[in-house]
Amino acid sequence: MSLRYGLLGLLAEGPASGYDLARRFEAVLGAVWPAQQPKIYAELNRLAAEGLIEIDSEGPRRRKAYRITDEGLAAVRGWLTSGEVDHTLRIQSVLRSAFFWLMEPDELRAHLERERAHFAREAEWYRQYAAAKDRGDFGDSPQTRSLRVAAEAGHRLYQALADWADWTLDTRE
Amino acid sequence: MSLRYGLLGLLAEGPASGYDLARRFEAVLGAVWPAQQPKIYAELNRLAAEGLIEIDSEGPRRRKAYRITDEGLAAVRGWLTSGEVDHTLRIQSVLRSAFFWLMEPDELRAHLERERAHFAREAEWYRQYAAAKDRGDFGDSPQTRSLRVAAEAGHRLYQALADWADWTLDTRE
DNA sequence: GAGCGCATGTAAAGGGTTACATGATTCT
DNA sequence: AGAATCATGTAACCCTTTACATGCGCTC
Repeated sequence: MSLRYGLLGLLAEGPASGYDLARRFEAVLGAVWPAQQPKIYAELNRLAAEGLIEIDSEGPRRRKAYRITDEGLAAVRGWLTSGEVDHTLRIQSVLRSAFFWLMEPDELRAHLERERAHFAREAEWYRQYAAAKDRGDFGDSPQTRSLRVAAEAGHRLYQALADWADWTLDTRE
Repeated sequence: MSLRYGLLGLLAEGPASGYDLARRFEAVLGAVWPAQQPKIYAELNRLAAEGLIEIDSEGPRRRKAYRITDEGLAAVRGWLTSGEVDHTLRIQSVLRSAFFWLMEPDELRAHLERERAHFAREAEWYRQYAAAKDRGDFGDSPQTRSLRVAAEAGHRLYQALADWADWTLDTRE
């Protein structure tokens, strides 16, 4: 159900096509909420059928840009305020860690080093993004301020995971 | 595919029934990898059909305890070492944050305070678990040492999320 | 006119959740 | 005797991913 509101939320910033939304989802939210194109197109059709969005304009190559309706805006707002937050996490790296005892020490060290490098790279990406925002590179709209908050989460989460990998390497001396 | 290896990993510690595994999954890994009973029973049947596990004993109330086979052990090990790590995250709380600009300031503050409290509670749970392990409450097997590592991840992740909520509250003065 | 990127989808399969069903055993 | 807990599952649904199909428009 979250993709639905993610799309409505992005459309609240202004009209966009499925293709636009797919790329923005990937770029901005891909790390915390993956969304494939087929799912997006299907969901847009459902949202249009329910009147939460409507066609704003049609362009070349069958392009359809959607606009959010008042009903749609009310729906996202309702989700944000009254909706239950789903706190489910699903992190394969952590699941794996419960079974580290099955790995050879050498393989484990190599694995942890790859993991640390990956998480550090992601953390750095979000740090850069946050720094660019703080420099004013993206202007200062309410929307970009919210993305700054999301980027802070990305930075902190990946940094925590990188530090965790490091800590784990250290504790196996 | 991860549930499969999670079950094999737990069975590598010793025989257990579906019911046992469901509770252990919930207790130990529930926060980083949720698993419902129906899925577990279905997967166990599939694993048994493929010869990765076999029935160890049958008990009262149709209870079937499974034992991992050599093939099964090789399968988990293969997954741990040669398997690709899926780094997908899916965190609704962070997704929501991209749309904070759609919320009323009062509602947002209330929301963030609930979130912070929730994350802090989880972080504390993992901190306690880690402390108990470090005191030696769970002995010192390789298995419990790995769980200690997983708990450290839980602690760090939830702490990062709690700090993030706090930071967000602060930055909106 | 060849190739790339834009743009929208369909089909099929996989993975996961929820609700419900069923019965046995133990506890009070 | 009644309630709680143990124990396993089925059915239906929902969500997500992967692979594939199709065609338009722009650029070299």
